[in-house]
Amino acid sequence: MSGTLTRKQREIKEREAKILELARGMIVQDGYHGLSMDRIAEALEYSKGTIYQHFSCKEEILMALVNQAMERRLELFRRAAAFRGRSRERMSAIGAACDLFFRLYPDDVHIEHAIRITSIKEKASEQRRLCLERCEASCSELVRGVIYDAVAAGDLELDDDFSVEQLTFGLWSITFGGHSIAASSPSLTNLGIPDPMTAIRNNCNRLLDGSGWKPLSHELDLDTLIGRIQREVFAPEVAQLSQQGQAAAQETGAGRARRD
Amino acid sequence: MSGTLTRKQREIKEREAKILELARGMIVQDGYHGLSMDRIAEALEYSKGTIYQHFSCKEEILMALVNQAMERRLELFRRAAAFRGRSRERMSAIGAACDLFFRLYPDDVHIEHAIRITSIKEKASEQRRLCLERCEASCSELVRGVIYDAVAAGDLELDDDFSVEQLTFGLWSITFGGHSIAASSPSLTNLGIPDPMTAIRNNCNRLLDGSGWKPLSHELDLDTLIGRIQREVFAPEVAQLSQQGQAAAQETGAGRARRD
DNA sequence: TCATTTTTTGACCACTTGTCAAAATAAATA
DNA sequence: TATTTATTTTGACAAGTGGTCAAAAAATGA
Repeated sequence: MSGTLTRKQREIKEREAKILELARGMIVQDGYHGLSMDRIAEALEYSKGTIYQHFSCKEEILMALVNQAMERRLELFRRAAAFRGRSRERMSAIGAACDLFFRLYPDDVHIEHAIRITSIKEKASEQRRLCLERCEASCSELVRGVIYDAVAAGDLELDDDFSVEQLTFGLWSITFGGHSIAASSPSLTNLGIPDPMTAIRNNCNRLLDGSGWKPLSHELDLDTLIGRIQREVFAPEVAQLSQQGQAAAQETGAGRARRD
Repeated sequence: MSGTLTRKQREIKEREAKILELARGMIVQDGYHGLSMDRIAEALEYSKGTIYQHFSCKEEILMALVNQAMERRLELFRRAAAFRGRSRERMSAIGAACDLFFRLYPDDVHIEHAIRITSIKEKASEQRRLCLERCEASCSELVRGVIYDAVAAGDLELDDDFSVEQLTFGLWSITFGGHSIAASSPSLTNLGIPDPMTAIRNNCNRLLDGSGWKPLSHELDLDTLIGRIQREVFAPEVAQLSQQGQAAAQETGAGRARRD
């Protein structure tokens, strides 16, 4: 008996991970309908009953996945908020975290979006629902914290009509809405948005400018700032990303051959 | 034979309307899963085959509904864009149209959002997909038009990094994302957003301010402007809304009794 | 070795979307 | 009007969901 878990318990945990892994793929490939308990059981060579011993319904699986996703996001946000710099630079760091999260875990973003339409939360257990709400609250709490600091430092003034919470909500709306539209409107290029990510970043910065958050974006060298953040806060993630990029380039043959 | 349609053809058209009406209710009540072909057939006392003669699949019904919705929205946008005033005031009119659309047809907004997650577009017919894309393009074209006019009039300057299209996308993201989050996060009040509509409006205005669109929002009396727009452009809709409000108030007993 | 507990199974239920030959109805023609 | 032709409607049927639960299998303890 190694560790605190019995062999059986470890087996069960491993199986649960396998279920989630498989389910993630299914959802990402064919959306919510692609997720089938029957097919999970078949693929894992267990009976359906066993799968239902792990998750009492489809929705529970989705909630488990979204909780994983939000915890990953939260971790990136935490590190971003801890970036040492002026308040607006720290907010840029959170923006960079969003960017990175999307590029590192596109599937997670997909799942975060999927949870919102179908009436999943109602069917899922209280426990999982609360976990999700806590994650959500933590994320927005981090953003709010940075905005509060900006106000405290005198970099930002907000009146009664426009609260810290409203600005938080605005940034959230732009990023969430932007990604959601981009994912579901493939014809965005025709509409003049070839690169939604840049558009989202620009819009966030204009919103912050419009709120009077100093230094304004034209007073900052945003590109070098993002570079610094990537080096100082997200070095491992950026490395991972560039590795993936290289691998993908080699696979598709898009990268230049070495021996020419 | 009255008109250009035979009796049979009129019957069919009426039935189609009934199907859509029923389907709308189902979707709004229980989400995408609430929509059941079996139950439609049962409720309308037709066989399933007859329903399938109108719509070859579930997704076609949803697409038909979303097309209805977007045409209604487009109509409001058209009238808003035709508002006589400075460019920024016209943009406020479109904002008011969004507001009104949401309050008049909350079900339509729900359906507009539902279409985006599940892989519906792929299953629907080319025809309906194109119709949707055209509606979408028309809406964003109207917004773009107002922004172009602003640039032409010298009220707004955009550099190479931030295009007219990006700003359009930004407003779209805020409104779509905001409503989407509000609809799926009932705990928003706990997060400090008791009134998402106002938050969305404020964020849109801050974004426009941040883009430098003159006159800036603090140079305008937005409340009286909105009042004017409601009177001059959307009088019938506002009347309808206040009627509905009164009826609802009487029904719940919230309105004061007449004879006291 | 045998008894008890835990885990796993898969037949089963109620429900879904979607199909299609056959029945019912309407329209056209003699 | 009587008969043939075209159209519309039907509901049994197939294939697939999510979810349940008594019974079988495996693991555990005495």
